[in-house]
Amino acid sequence: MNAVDKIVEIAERECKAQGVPTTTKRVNVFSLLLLSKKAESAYELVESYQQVFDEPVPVITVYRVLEFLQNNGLVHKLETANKFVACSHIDCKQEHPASQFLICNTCLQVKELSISKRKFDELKQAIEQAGFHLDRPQLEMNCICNVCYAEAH
Amino acid sequence: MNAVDKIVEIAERECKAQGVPTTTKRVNVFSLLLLSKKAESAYELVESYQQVFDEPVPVITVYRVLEFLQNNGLVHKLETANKFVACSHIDCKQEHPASQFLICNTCLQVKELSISKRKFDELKQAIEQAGFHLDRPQLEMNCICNVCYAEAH
DNA sequence: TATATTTATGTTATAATATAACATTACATT
DNA sequence: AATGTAATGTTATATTATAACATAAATATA
Repeated sequence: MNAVDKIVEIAERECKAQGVPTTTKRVNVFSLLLLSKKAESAYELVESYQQVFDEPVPVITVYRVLEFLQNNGLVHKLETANKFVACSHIDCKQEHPASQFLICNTCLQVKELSISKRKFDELKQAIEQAGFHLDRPQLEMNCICNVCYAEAH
Repeated sequence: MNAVDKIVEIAERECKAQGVPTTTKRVNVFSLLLLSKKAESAYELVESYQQVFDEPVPVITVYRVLEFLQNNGLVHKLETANKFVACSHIDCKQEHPASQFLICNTCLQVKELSISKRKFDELKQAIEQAGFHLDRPQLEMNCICNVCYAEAH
């Protein structure tokens, strides 16, 4: 069994345990994101869904599936890019209070780092001091990856 | 002279020193952002431009003006919100290697904090270690401000 | 001052991202 | 099987952003 199937299986088991249904559409969209080496837009997923599963899917369904996957911690939305990535920490036991995403502006490759509890608390405290409450903790850094950097220089 | 006019004057002086022209459109759009208590979309600026200056402006011009203002450090784009805010540090001598924006998801009020040189270097180093190069350093935090938080509870 | 050149702005059209409103289908429970 | 709920589909449209080309304004140079 390959890595993607393994993660899908873990995800399905998790969802089952939580009593939320994993339909074909949900599994398929999730698999597409797991297979992808880069962040994907909803419309790109519509295209690759057609390619890979030889079946059309309306974009509204993709958005709904993505929302479901986000709610269940399987997918993240990169708000600065308006694109989606599979979570990197699904088969991992550690606690992840928040993620830091390094996004390559050029090729859209994404690396998801974990923020330590300590860093997270620090961040949170600074925000509270400024009169705000952290809502959805997620750091997105606009970067260039080594490969694209080398190509550009 | 009010606070907005004072900042506009500083900005105009800066631009003049750099040899870049400050046209009426640029000054007007910038003033709208300075006057606003929240982040504004390009289309919202088109509307308020009409309201305040009694003159239509095409959205493409607003986008071009915003680009100009960003290039000259007068305006920031909040990538997570697709909205724009005036820079908070125009009349301020300190160095600002990067900004951290606290964005209220509810009312779109924004607080721009400075990231210290030390924190910035730390951040940068962690990114380099992960095989990326920081491109446009900007932290955006999805928050709820105290006012909206109180209203919701 | 007239002409050329560059820069800024305008017009029109359209791409890309996202959601609203309502209809239908599939599934679960009794 | 009848009913209710959750998932998905259809259609239309809102929102954000830019492309391609035209015109106007400012600046430079002869």
